[in-house]
Amino acid sequence: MPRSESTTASAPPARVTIAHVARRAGVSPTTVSHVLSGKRVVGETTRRTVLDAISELGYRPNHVARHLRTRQSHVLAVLVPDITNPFYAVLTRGLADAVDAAGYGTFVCSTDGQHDRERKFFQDVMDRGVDGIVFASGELASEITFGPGDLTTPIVCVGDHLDHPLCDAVIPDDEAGSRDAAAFLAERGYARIAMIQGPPRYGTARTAGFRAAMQVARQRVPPEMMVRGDWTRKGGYQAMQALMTLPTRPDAVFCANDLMAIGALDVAHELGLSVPDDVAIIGFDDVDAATIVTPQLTTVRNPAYDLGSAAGDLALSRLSGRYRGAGRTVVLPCPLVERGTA
Amino acid sequence: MPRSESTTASAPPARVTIAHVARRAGVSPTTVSHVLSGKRVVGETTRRTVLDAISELGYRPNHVARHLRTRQSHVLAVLVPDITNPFYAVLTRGLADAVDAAGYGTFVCSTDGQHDRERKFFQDVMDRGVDGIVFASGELASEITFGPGDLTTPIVCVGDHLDHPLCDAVIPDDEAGSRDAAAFLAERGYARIAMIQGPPRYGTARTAGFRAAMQVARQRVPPEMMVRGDWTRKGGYQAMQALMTLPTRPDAVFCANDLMAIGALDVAHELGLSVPDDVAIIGFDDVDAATIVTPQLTTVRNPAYDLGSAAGDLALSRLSGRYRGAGRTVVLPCPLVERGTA
DNA sequence: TAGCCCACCCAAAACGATTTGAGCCTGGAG
DNA sequence: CTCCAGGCTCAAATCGTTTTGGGTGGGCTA
Repeated sequence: MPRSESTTASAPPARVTIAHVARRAGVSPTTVSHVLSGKRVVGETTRRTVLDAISELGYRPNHVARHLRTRQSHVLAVLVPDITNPFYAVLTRGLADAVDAAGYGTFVCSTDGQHDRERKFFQDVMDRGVDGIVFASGELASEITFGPGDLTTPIVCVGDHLDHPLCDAVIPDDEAGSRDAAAFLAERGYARIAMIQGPPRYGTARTAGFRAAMQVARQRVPPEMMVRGDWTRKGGYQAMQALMTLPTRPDAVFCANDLMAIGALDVAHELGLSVPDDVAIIGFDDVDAATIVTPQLTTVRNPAYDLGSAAGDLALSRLSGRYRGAGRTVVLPCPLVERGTA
Repeated sequence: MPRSESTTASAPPARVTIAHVARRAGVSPTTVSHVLSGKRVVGETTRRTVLDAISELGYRPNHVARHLRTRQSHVLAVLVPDITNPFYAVLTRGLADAVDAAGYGTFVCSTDGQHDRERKFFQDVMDRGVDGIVFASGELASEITFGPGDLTTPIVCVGDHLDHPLCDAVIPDDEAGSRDAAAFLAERGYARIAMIQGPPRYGTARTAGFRAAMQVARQRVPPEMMVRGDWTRKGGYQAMQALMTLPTRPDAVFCANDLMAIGALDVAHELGLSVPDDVAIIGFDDVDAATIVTPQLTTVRNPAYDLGSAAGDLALSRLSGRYRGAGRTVVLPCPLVERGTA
């Protein structure tokens, strides 16, 4: 005889299992399982009895046991460089909101962008049996992180493709966003438009978009109008200083991210320049700080929330079996949000 | 005979289990388990053999099965109002860093501060079998959220106590932080110090700290110098306007949070007042935006990272069995960080 | 009355580990 | 030579579900 024949005395408050419910309802565990899952039809009266027993006993299904049997944890892992970075926090929230309704939870890992941590966490969440992984960490660290090709867990890469079947991707359309921003400046009549880029090899799509727009507008961009920063406010400050000491100053500056744009804004203020009359500034990302500065920063929105949300949908479509096939790529628009600096 | 007698052909890449390892090493699963856990000593030579088999087969233990048996998931849940809020993101990171080394991962839930979501997520993570819960959501929602007292999972409340055995708490010393800030202003010679408080019934400790310092400094604070905002920048703006239209203006303002302080700063700028010479401003929280505004905001740090980290330590001490006893409360200091506005 | 089909329900085998009582050797002591 | 202790190892039960292949009884048709 199995166990707990002493339903009489008060043992340590043992977890109430499906077997208890079955005993109470006078049916077999099988039947209880079936009324719970609805996978097989159960007579209405027994169904009632079972349901009653469940609520009387306060039964709660054990996810772990279920997981062991079904191999479904209903957990998605999300690997980001740093949850402390608002962009990734928002992305994570978008993901969580998207999959919550389907009963999925999210397991968050901050990798600090280090390959070894990426690998460690990747292994870890695999071992933990997550149903899918959203990989938003590392520019191209992907192939290093994953082992050989025997991958059976759906993976969604954010911000970067990854050549792997089963691996979907969602990426923001940096190029179009930048193009729109630059075109916007040109249309407004600015004639000497400069750009503060990111470090070499980074953010190339944003630069490409900028160049494309300039070409369409038939504006030549002299090399000295293309300077670089290191993504930081200070880097933007220095780059802007370089621009403003040029013999012919630019009358508009497109910055590859908001932090650098804020640095540029600092310079404008110091020089007593009026923004956007003397010089216009547009950033990229639409971080919180963009609305803190004065005037509020005109910028291009990096759709963090939507990226996370889309990643969630992609993962869900595979997990539900709704989609099975080659890796998809969805690209999301980066809309220009007009505020006070352009 | 159990299964997989066809180790010959290439089946779907079945998970390699402890049984495979055992077969390969010519021992029983028991022995493999023992070399893995070290709970019982095994002969050196067999140990070697087993270890070899493990690495040859690329065996990885199944956490789920282990969890089912041992009832330990090595996962901590953290319930926050919104992971998008940098304060909670940082707190979460502190927690994750603290427990990572011990092999614990973190499962994040954004409750939006709504009781029903709190309850839902609370149930959810309990059902998922997390080993502990860090509850950083809701000012006093606690007792509503948890069911009756039969709680066996360690809980750590952040920012609020909760009368429950097994329930630890970690709280920031708002009162001392506010006291220090106000005392700092008084020492600097400011003589008409005002305060922008939060809404009624909120942030009372910060108000108390302010009053205590004023008392020590023997400064009377007339009622019109104590105004209220709603935690937002706009609320701070309006409150500051009210203060500045007083017959005798304050020469220093302590704000119950940074956002309101930034709103106050806006007013000062509009009025052409020099900060901190004409009017000093101190905020509370030390959010990122505090270093964005000019001059940079002098404020009191709300130690988000440390709160999370401490919560992790508290949970760990119980999970490891190192501590078993009544609920503890650790209070963390909120240091004044001097910058440009005071 | 015999034969069938349905509608329901159950037994038992997984899932992949941990845990414990017991068995098998091998030496050394008596 | 017998016995016992100790060191290793194993079999079997357990954790709480899900999943199938069967049963069982009643109603309907011929």
